[in-house]
Amino acid sequence: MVNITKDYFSIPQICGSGQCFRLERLEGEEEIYGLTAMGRYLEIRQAGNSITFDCSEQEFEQIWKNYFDLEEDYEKIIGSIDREDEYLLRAADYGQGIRILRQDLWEMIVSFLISQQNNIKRIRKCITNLCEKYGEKRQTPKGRIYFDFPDAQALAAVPLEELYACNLGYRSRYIHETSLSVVRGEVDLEAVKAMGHEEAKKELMKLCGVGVKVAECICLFALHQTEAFPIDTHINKALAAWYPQGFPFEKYRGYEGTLQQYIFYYDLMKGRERG
DNA sequence: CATCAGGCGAGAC
DNA sequence: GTCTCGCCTGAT
Repeated sequence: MVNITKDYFSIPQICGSGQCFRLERLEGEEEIYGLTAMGRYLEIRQAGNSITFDCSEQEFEQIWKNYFDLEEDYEKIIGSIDREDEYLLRAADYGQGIRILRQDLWEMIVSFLISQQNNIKRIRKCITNLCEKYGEKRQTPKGRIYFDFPDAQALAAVPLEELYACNLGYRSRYIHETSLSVVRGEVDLEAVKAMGHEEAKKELMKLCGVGVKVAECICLFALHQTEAFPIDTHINKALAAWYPQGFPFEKYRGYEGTLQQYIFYYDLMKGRERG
C-alpha cells in the first residue's frame, strides 16, 4: 500500500475524461477504481486529496508515479490561464483533477481507432471484448483475473470477420490493416516514440483509420506530447461557441493538450447533465 | 423513425 | 487542396 496526499489529482475525473478506457470504478459503495495498464492490475482508492495505491512502494515509484504524471505541477498550468478567459477558467476548475497519463502506444492506437464516431460506454465495451478475447489472461497475487491488452501480433492474426463479430463495426478493417502494418514494420512504433510531435503525427497517419484527430489523441495520451490538441465534436462545439475569433494557442505553447482535456471534459459532463 | 456518439477514407472537383 | 458522403452499432 502506498498513501499519498495530492491536490489537483482526481481518479474519478481521470476516469471520466475518457483518455483511459481501462480505468473503471469497481462495484460497491466505496470509491475504489481498478486499472489495467503496463501489464498489471492496480486498485486505487481516493478520499479527498488522500489517495491509496494498492501496490508496493517500489512499483509506485518505478511505474505509477510516471504513469499518472505526478511530477507535473497542474496548479501552475491552471494558474497560467488568462484571467479574462472566464470559460477556460471555469472548465479548468471543473476538471482540475485531470492528469495527462503516459499510456502504452499500441493500446492508444487501437483504442482511438475504436473511439471514432463512438461513445465512451461502447468504446469501453469494445476494448473489453478485444482484451478478453485476444489478450493474455493473468492473475494478481490476490487472485484477481485480468487481461492484458492484445499486442499487434495477436490482433493481426484475427480474421476480419471475427473482428466484426466483436461489434467494432467499420472500425474492424482499420484495426485489421493497422495491426498488419505494425507487424510488417511499415510503421515502427519504437521509432515513433523517439519522434517530435509533427513527425510522430505524420508517421501515425500512415496507419489505416488514423486521421488528424486520432493521431493527436495518440500523441497526447501515449507519447505525452502535451502540445497536441485533438479537435473532436466537443472541442469544435466549444471553440465555435466561446472562441469565435479562434483559440489563443499562442498563450499556452507546450500544454495546449492539457487545456484541451479540461474543455473536452467540461463539455462532455455538461452535455450529460442536460441529458 | 431520425439522430448522435471523442472521424476517416474515397471520390469529385 | 477542400467538400461531400457513406459507414457499423447501440442508445435515446
